[in-house]
Amino acid sequence: MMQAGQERKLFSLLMKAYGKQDWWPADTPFEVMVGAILTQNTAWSNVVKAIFNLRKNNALNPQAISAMPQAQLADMIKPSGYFNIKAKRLQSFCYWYLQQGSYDTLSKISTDNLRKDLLSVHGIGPETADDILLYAFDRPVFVIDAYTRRLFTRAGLASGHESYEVLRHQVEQVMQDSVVDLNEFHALIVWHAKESCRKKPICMHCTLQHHCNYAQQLDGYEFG
DNA sequence: ACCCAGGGTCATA
DNA sequence: TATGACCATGGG
Repeated sequence: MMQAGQERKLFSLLMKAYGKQDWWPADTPFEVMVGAILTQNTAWSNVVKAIFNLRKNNALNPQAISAMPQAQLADMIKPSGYFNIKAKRLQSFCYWYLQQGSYDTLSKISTDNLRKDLLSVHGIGPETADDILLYAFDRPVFVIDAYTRRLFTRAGLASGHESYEVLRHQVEQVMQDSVVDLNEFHALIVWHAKESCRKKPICMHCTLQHHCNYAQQLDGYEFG
């Protein structure tokens, strides 16, 4: 039987193991937004190359991205994969962003409404919206990704069939809507997954084909 | 040569 | 509601 607030134990365990992560790796809020779209189902190392190309071409701003021919934008972000789709998504997002006014304008919108607005943009789904809300606007939301589902399921914090919203609210409540904690928690989960991945299909609980040995130790230590 | 990465949309049942 | 196809580069 799972106890209430086990998420906090996992959080402190991860924090003890790895320390603060200081996410998101970006210089500006807008760079966070671009990175959130480009990293959809894509390794971050590839996103870095795409962002480098944008910066090199003075195109790391909403004006340049929305004004550029889509084919040219696609060529710049090619290393991040899905470049045709992501070029469309980036431009859709930048049209919306410029139409809203500015960062300051958006920062005055309530979190719930800003989330709805983001989700109305073509190519922005729940996870991308929450990345932007948490890491570009410092809003108290939690990001649910494949790593989180896998770890939570393995650690007994989730059944694996919860909807995105249910899981998100569950963590937000436990963490008492603390922006800094929600920020670190998601960052730690991602780091943990990358750091500990050993690509051996051993774990019975793992829904993917690879397995996280260190996670098993960590889970066993606290939850097993 | 295969697996999969810090997902989302769209069509189908 | 819930699957499946599709998008595409690059590292392990």
